[in-house]
Amino acid sequence: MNIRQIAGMSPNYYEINREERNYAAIFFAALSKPDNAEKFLKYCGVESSIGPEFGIYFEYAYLRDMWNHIIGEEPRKNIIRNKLQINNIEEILSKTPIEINKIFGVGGKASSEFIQYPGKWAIVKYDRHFPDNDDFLKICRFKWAFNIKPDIVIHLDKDRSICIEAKYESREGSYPATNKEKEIFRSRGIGYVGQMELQKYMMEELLGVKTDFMFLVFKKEKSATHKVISWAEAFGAIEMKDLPKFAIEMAKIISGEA
DNA sequence: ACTTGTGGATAGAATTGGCG
DNA sequence: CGCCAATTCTATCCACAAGT
Repeated sequence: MNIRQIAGMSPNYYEINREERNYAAIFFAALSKPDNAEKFLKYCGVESSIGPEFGIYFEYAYLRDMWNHIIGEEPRKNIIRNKLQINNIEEILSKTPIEINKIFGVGGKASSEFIQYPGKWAIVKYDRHFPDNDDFLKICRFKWAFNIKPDIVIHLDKDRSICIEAKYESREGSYPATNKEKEIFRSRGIGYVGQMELQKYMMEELLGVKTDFMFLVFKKEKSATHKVISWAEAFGAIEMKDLPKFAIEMAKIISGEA
């Protein structure tokens, strides 16, 4: 007997699925059908039209992947120099790669060859190097921005996008994450930073993409940075009839119709 | 190519805290 | 006191860099 036989149940997965990313993927698939992106944008009150660089992306990690494509240390230094405006940044960047890596504290061994990915900088290690709270927080926000991945980003063109953060049962996340990091924030008297605030910082300040932010949830709640819409509204605004049954059923379930 | 060490992301359960 | 939201704790999985 397998577990389904023992339990006496064998539902289709769409009937019991409670994976947040799976619902976001269904919405992504639906948005990719003809005219649906336009319909959704209209519902959201976005007036800009779709340009030649249009694209819809799932688990959008542009900043991470662009960093990966950069060749050479000077472009990396220029990014840090211009976007991480802390005291003594010039002095830090004049050092060798391994010294820079040790200041920002990377996990594992510091590379002597190249400046390591800011997303891997370690709070507990660079804490002691930056006593000034403003500098410390700037580095944290910069580092976190490289790690966050909005669920769905619709690029209307290269400089204009819609960022969608989807939630099923969980709520908006915040940073820092670990106990040690939280203790550092507490002892410094700095408040935590919200996931959606970081998305805004990442899209607009770092990437320079003018962005509207949507928070896709079951029950509506307030947000300072994002427009909040329910799953029912989102699926209701687009055409689902061209999608297969499992997708239509999942959309109904999360919209509260099933 | 594989192993090791470090750290990050995330979910769900447990606990804590604010408020009527 | 009970309710609900926020926070903390724990477990799991995964990415990355270095060393062999």
